[in-house]
Amino acid sequence: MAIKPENIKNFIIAALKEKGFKLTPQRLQIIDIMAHDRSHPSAMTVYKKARKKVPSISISTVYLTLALLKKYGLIKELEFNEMDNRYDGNTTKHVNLICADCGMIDDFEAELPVSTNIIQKRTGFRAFDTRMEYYGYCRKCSVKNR
Amino acid sequence: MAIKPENIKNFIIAALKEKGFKLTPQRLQIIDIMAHDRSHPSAMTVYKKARKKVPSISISTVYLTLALLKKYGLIKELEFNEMDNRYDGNTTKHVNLICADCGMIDDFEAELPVSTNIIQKRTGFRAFDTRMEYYGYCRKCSVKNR
DNA sequence: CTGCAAATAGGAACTATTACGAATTACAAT
DNA sequence: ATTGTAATTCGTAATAGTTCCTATTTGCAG
Repeated sequence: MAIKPENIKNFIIAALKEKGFKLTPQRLQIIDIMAHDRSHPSAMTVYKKARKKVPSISISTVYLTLALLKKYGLIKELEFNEMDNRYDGNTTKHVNLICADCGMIDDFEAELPVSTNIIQKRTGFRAFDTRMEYYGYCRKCSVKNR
Repeated sequence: MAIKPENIKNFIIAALKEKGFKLTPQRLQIIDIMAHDRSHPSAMTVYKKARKKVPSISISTVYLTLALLKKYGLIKELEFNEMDNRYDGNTTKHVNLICADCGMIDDFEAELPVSTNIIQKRTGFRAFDTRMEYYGYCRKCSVKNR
């Protein structure tokens, strides 16, 4: 049911090209990682992975590129401060299940609790992005946190 | 429909007393602010407000106290990194509407998109906390961000 | 092939939050 | 009331993820 990584990748590349951004090796590599890695990696994780293919890449380029993709809604940024921010290539509607012990983040398909239309009608608030998270313990960590 | 500030305040005070924590003037003041302030204030905002009644209070005490209240589920912490973390005295189920322009955070009563029971049955993930946020523009900022 | 605006690399700067240790204090027991 | 003490507070230093800065490099249109 999930979207194929290649489709995500091509979609992001097409979007950047259409907007006139240059397709540098650094960007292409980061896009490739974000399309394939379903683990909601942090900027540092993306950096370490990218360096294997593009050794000269710097952490600032990673942050810049992730910010660019986020700006155009091509990925999602999950902000935290007890742990690093995490980046999500899955922009379809879903709940993120976040393990408070090991930091694992899983997806769970789900509809929004309230439609953005209803909210706009009742409050005037125009939503362009949503974030749904459940914090708890994954199956593995559930045992040691009884 | 909303819970009365005094009830929230008394509930938090009773919870701390029951657990054997000391009711210092600093803590009482922070609890009072969290119970009455529905604007999801940041630690710095709480600090500035608290200083009017307890001038000697330090920012570290504010952080410590907010962390204590969070630990026992008496308030919620909303983590960000583009802006300061925010603290929410409303621990009932609701969606936070966050304005990307002015930083305002509003509440909107809503049920969870999926019950935590269903998630536990299907994935083994045991949730103990949830976070639902819609990002967009509030009525006021909607105009200038057309 | 050429020119140049856009992008990158590397390191410095920023800042919200946490850590630490000495001084103070709430409160139970006297 | 007074006292003892473990909990709490204050102020500052340390931390670290992220952003900023700028000289250099590069994708790509013409």
